[in-house]
Formats: sequence, C-alpha cells, structure tokens
Amino acid sequence: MTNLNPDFCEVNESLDILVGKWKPIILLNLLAESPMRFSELKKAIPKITQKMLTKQLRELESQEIIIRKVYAQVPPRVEYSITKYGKTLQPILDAMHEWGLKHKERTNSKITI
Amino acid sequence: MTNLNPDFCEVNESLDILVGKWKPIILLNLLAESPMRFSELKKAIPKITQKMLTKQLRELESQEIIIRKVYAQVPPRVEYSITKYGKTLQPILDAMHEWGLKHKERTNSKITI
DNA sequence: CCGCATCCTATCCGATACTG
DNA sequence: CAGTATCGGATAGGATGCGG
Repeated sequence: MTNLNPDFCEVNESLDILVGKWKPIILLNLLAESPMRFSELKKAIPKITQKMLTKQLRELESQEIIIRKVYAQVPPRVEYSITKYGKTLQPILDAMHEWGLKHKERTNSKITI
Repeated sequence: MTNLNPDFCEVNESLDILVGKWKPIILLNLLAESPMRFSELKKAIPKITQKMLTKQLRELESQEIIIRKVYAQVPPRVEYSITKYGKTLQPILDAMHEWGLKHKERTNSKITI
C-alpha cells in the first residue's frame, strides 16, 4: 500500500455522501419510509433548521441518493424518496449502526467501573 | 422513528471516528501492517503534512483505535499499531471500500456516455 | 526523527428574518 | 408549506518555521 492519498481512497467516496451532521438521520428516515414530505422530515428531526434540512437534501439529491418530487399545488407539496441507488448504502449504515451500539456499550461500561 | 437528533444516532459514533480527511487511509495502512513508524506512514501517505499526520494519529489514539509506542532512543522511534478494538472497524471500512468502487464505476460510465 | 506553535483560509453549521 | 437570504461563530485543514 504505497503512495495513497485521499483522492484515490475508495472509502472516501461513500464517506463523502454520509458526512454531514444530519445526513445519516435523513437517510435512515427515508430508508424506513419513502416518500416523506419536507414537513414530515422536519417533524421527525426536530432540532434541524429548515436551512440545514434543505441543504442536506439538496446535496443528497445531487448525488442521486434521493429524489425530490414537487407537486404543483397551493400550498406546495414536496416529497423526498430514497432511490434504488441510495438503498445500496444500507449495508454501510447497518454496519455503522451496529458498531455504534457496541461502542456505546463499551464506553458506558468504562464510565461505570 | 421519531424525534431523532444526531446525538442519539448510533451511526454517528462510527462516523466520528472515520471522519477526517486522512483517517481512512491511515487506518487502512495500519490494518494492513502494524506496527508502522511515523516516518513509514508519512512515506506511505506522501501528501499529508506532518502536522495533520500527528493530529489524526493523536485523535485515533485517544479513541483507542490505535496505540502509540515511543522508544527512548536518539533519534526517536515511534510506532503506531491498530488495536484489537480498532480492528472491529474493518467490516465498515470494507463495506465502504466496496461501495466506493461501485460508485466509481457508475460515475465513470456516466461520464463516458 | 518526531512533533509543536503560529498563522491563515475555507467550509460547516446555527440563528434569524423574509417570501410565493 | 417549503423554501431563500444574510450574518456570524466554530472548526477543519494547509503552509511554514522551530526544537529536543
């Protein structure tokens, strides 16, 4: 393994998509239930601001992980869905979730010693 | 799935450890070969600055993903190894690597159309 | 050989206010 | 309802130079 740099490390390809304070939570929501309206996502993730929700959704959309569908209505209705491609991230999310749980156990048992 | 916020999303536990421009590459190196000297890592990852290498190593050390061993010599000799705990990240790294490869194929085939 | 200190820049992210 | 626009603080990361 010689002359590595981040531009040629495939791990970073998936990392780029997942990184963002709210990306994992948004993806977990849309993997569990698609489509979801903007307001439903906002309600499911109360602490996110509208600005950040919009921004992270736009980024995921531009990477074709999710799809944004606008209905020409008043008031507006916008629905977000995970794409088939986005679903391929599931194994990664699962592995990370499982590791996270173990990590928490470990951390807790340390504190209580 | 209600009232989620990043502080209670287990995915972020593992993400926190992996995020950092050079963390994945450092981990892949140490997973492939442990221990490695500071200078060996620097040589394997030419574009990283000493400051960043030191910083990322310190962070991984504080999370007990790697171990830092100093030999009382002149000149100094410092070796870094992956811990048993750090090895539990391997499935995540593997999943991300595999996804990254597929992602690159996909991206390339798009460009060449 | 290994690392620290300093300075600098870019981007992330939050708070708040406004709009078709 | 589903966004923009603007401001400002915090953090990540790079360049460079010094030190035991």
